[in-house]
Amino acid sequence: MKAKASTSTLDLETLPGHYIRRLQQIAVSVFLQETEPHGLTPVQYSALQGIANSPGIDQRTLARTIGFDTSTIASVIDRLESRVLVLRNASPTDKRVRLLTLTDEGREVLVAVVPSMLRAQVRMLEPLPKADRKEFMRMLRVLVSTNNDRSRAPGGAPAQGL
Amino acid sequence: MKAKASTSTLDLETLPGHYIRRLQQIAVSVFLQETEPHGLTPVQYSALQGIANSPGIDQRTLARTIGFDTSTIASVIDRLESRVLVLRNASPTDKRVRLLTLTDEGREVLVAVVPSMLRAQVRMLEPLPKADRKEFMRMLRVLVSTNNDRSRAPGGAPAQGL
DNA sequence: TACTGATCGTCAGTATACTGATTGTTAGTG
DNA sequence: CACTAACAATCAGTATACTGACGATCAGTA
Repeated sequence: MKAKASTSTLDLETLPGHYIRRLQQIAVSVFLQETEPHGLTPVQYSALQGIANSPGIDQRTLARTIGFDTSTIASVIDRLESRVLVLRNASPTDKRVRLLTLTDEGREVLVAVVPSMLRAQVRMLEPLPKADRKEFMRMLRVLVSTNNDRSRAPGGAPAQGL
Repeated sequence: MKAKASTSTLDLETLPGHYIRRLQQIAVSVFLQETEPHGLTPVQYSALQGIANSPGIDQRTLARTIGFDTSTIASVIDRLESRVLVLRNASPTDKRVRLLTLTDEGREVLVAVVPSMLRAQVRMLEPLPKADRKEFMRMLRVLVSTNNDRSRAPGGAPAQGL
């Protein structure tokens, strides 16, 4: 048979995956543009905010909370630690665990970056009319929460309402 | 002043960027699950399909067509070339340019992977009711096309209607 | 023809993400 | 107490993505 391999032309523009990838590229780019003076990536911001929301959180719980892979978060924390934004202390009760807290500088950077971060969030959805933005977010939430466990980093039950 | 650094708790669940990143993670994961026997990543599939749509395309045009960074596409093509799915030939008229075509095997892999790729696309949007899926795709298109030039890999004017 | 500017591909460096394996530690069981 | 399960963190390897720089080449022009 050999499938004749007719290799039909297939328009990538019809594929959700293509657009999702492009939108992620754009979202990161907009974030970096807006927050540029602070030198934080989206992922680093998420980590800082997650630690601020739950001081003393361990890496694993943080990873689950913000949807990171546990094998990725180590290097993210490494970079934040080397900039002295985050402290990584051994837990007194469990030698396996390392507890994360923000330094004073970490708190300052976080407070300073939030306004530009929020501007970036607005810009990402700006091309949509206002009513559509809510709808889009609602659908995003449905898609992510339903498929949560399909990626290696399931954004599981957060620590306390985060 | 010192901004008091009150580090307010800020729920990541309200941020579009957070959900976009999670959805991209999920989309990749679903794609890899469905197409697993073929050993292609989403990006590699896009490249194959792009070449199939415009045989003899050069790397730069391909990159623009499918929204890759030109500095990324080289390694993607490298991998496809080492699997003998793609040929990279010097252009006879311009020594700078390298023209891309599929091998027979590349065409076969592409034809073979398409059904599972399409299943993955369906699964990505499956949590939404049918009517919403169209709406979601429409909004995605608006967001991406409007912000197209905001990422380094603007999905510019494609070769021929791709 | 010699020069200039643009273009194509590539590379080095950095940052996410994932798979799968490993080390060290803890908790539960016989 | 010894043994085993599970768990936290890390690591090696691979694949996208981006920044900024580079060499080779081409096109237009003086």
